Amino acid sequence: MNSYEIIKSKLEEITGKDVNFSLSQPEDLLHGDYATNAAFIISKIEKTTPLLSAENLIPKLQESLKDIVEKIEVAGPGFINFFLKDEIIREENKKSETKIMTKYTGKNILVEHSSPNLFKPFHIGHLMNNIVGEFVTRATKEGGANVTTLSFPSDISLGIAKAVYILQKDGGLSKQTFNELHSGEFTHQTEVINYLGECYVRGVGLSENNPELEAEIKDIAKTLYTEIESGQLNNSAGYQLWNNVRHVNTVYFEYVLESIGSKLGKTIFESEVAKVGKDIVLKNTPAIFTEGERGAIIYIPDEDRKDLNTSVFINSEGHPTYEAKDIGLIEKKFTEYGIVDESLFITDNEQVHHFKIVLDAGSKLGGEWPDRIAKSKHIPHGRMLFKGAKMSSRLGDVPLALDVIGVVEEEVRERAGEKIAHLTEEEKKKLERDIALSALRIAVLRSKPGLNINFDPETSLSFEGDSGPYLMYTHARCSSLLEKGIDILPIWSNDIEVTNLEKELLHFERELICVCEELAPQKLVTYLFSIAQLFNAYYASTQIIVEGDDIGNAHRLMIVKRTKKVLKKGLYVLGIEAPEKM
RNA sequence: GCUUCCGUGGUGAAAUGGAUAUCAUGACGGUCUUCGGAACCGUUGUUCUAGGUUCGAAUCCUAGCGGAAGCACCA
Repeated sequence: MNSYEIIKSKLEEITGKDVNFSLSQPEDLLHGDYATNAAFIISKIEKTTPLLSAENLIPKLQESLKDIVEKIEVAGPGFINFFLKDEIIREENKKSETKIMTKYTGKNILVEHSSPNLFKPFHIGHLMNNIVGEFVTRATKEGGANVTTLSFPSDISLGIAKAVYILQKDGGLSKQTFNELHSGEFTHQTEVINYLGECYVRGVGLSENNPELEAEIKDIAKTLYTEIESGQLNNSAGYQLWNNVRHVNTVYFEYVLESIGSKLGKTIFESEVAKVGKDIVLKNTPAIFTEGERGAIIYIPDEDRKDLNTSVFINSEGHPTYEAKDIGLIEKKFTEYGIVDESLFITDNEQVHHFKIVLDAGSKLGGEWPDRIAKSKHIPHGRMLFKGAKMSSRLGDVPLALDVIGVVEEEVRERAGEKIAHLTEEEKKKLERDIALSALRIAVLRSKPGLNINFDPETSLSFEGDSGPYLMYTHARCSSLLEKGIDILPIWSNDIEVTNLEKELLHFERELICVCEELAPQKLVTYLFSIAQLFNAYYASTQIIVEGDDIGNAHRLMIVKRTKKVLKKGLYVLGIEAPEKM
């Protein structure tokens, strides 16, 4: 048991089970290492004042905690502050190696994120999604879960049929181009990807008041759905084109993921679940779904669910919409991935409404469905909005992920200049990429997921103060010190006064548990900044390695070592590389 | 119109109902013959409005104002 658990259990013992107090780390170190509000709650039950209750508690607490606590004080309106003994703080920093236990420990978790549209380039929204998704993946893994990651690429829809139509009209891409792309020669890659994206946009913009055109597009959609659903591919021209584009973009998608340091385990294509979803909906019509206008199959939520609205699951053409496909996706997730304890899926917050409807409809399907829905959890993230002139002028309306990273890399290059001149070209490139990604990741993960974030490169992307590079730099600084003291064996000494840095380091494991369970990256970011700040302040005021001071050197290097470890682990969970040098 | 989410210094953010609301940036002023200045120290400045609940409210409730998103055959 660590000090937190000991204090907590003693408090429970003394106050009784029905007192639901909190025990937390005070914001100000002057208020001790832990603080509790127990006196407020007791005073309410006993009808006295918080101060009196607190003073009653203190002698009992002092007696039972005398081994670990230096002093216990009443403060402010009735808080009880605990100040740990120096040797206890040190002892806990020393043995803080163990793996953390969380509610995810031993659980099988599915994490779905970074789902691309296979007919559109990977843009800024996908990047944002990947940053959050990668965090959720690493946080649940860190929390002890057995995590399967997967993406759910969109590859079949009316919009895609429109894109295919445009492509056909343009004469498609030459066979040679596809062959080159298949064989991994990416000379035309950007061009081709941009062209395909352009086709999609042109398709969406097609005139709606042209019945002939509409019929033609519906026909393409029908052919695609039919060939895919039946599994009997006639290999129509449309299908071949569709399949080629799909393949090219899949390769591109994997390439982008790799370049941002992410990887996904499995893929479920939208086209794979279309029929599954459709069949489930049809099987439950008219019990749960009903027939709407023009023969569409719709879902009408209960009257008291004012936040939901009627929506179409199968359209009048007989094709499943996104809603039905998501039902199919849930079916697949829970039948093909063994035992699933929780299924997390990460999307843009525009889809909050959509998933509420899908989950509500799903919960009524009977059998295993209510259980599946209870285990399904939608994690929405916000949008990245641009403010600065710099980004919008260079990137246009919907910036591509790689272009955004490119712009940030340029900033890094400008900034880094001669500092990294000694590195080889390859090392430089990797470092520039890592620094750029760290800046972007911190810009996203410092806020609560779900809110839109304003992305102004002039400020959000600063490389000073609260920023990714600042954390990386601090880590590199630790490495460099340990390198300098390579001949010294770091070891704790009890004769040196405990620093504020050590007091803060003490809370890392508890903080990490909280971050993993609540999937709250902003808490980890805030914590890491406080560690980096305390460390840099310590570094500025204290010489770490002093000629002739063996015990002091060993002790101070131990503090450096622990700091480095905390930074490295924290950065890892956020998806950021911690370099030895930068 | 209905529904949902949001409103914190000039800017971007943090804060299980808890103490004097935290951090960065900006601006201004400092630190350096020291192990990495992408650093450190100081000054400046904040909870949309009006009620309510509470020992205690940025947080919960009500009303208003402001912003964003969603609302039947797109994903």
